[in-house]
Amino acid sequence: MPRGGKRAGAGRPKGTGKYAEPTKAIRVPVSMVDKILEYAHSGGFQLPLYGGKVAAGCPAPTDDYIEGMMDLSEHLIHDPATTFFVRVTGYSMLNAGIHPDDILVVDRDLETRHGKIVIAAIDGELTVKRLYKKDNLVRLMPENDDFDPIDIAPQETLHIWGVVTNVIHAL
Amino acid sequence: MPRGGKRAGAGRPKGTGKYAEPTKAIRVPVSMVDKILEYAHSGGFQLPLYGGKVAAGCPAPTDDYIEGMMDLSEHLIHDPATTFFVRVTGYSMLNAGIHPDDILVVDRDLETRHGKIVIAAIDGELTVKRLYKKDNLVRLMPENDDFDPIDIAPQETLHIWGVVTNVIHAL
DNA sequence: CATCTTGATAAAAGTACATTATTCTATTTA
DNA sequence: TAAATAGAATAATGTACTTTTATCAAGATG
Repeated sequence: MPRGGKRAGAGRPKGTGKYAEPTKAIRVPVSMVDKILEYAHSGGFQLPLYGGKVAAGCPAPTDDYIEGMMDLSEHLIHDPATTFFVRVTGYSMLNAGIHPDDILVVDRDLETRHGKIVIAAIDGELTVKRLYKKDNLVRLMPENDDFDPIDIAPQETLHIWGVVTNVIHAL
Repeated sequence: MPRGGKRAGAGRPKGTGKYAEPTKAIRVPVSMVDKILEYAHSGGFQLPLYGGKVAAGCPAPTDDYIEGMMDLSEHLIHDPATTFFVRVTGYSMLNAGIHPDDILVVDRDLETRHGKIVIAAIDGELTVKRLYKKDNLVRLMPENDDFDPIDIAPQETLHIWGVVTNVIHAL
């Protein structure tokens, strides 16, 4: 004689799977399977972001004071197609908080306006400087008194690769 | 009568798919399908990293001078399980290049040694300071002359959340 | 003889299905 | 009557199968 039977709540409950939600089969490149599973399992590299306030004496990070979850790539990269990284060499932008070996996040589709920090190709070198563009004068301004501004003559073409949006500095 | 026929090179050529390589069907959470497809399609958020040298007069980023491809999350996050972010408030670490609203990448499994920059919970606030730990003295040192060191008395317990590994500064 | 058409072949992509895992309850057992 | 057990229900999972897409070459067309 039958046991169990049709009734509300019978069967394996929803959300008891690995991801606690329905899944879908998708096709991805073989070489990325492991990375993607890790990506999916860690919720898209979303990590907690904490603000200033926590309970007095709170010994370790807890969910209670999370400001939100954040994915670095998502936060820093507006458009992957127009973004690239540059490794800093030299000390010419030290006063702007840009140190040697820092990684710069650069977007080549942002408007290269006066006052923006830009990546320019000059004499076979990539250089990071603040762009000065006023009164028909174009200059690349270092932010370190040990360096001199670079004047761009009107007939010269200045090759600007993009505008720096973020500086990543290792401690 | 048959056309085409069995022969070397017949059929759809390998590598003509979206990813130019064999694929595999995997199962992922429905809510992440779009993000994962974007992730897979962009090659895992890998973007080009440029070093210092390029050809003179090179007007825009090209593959020729790429130092390598880099994924920010992969580069900055050693272990997702022990890493979190903190938004900076205040100016006490200005001389270490840490500004208000910067994002700090913090690892709570790194050893909290003398000289490291750490996140500590003091009086209900998260604070970033350089750890001084010598001769049985424990201090949290600001790097800004306008602020005073914080002495931790021997009987007090200092709640250190983790060690700062990177500073992300928006321009 | 050059071009177009059509069928054969094989990779790529999406999806349905069989399998596995988990929970619930009726029945059996002590 | 309480505990143990087996059967049924249903979600989760992985993969096999079907459908789609792309290319090649034999034959048809002009």
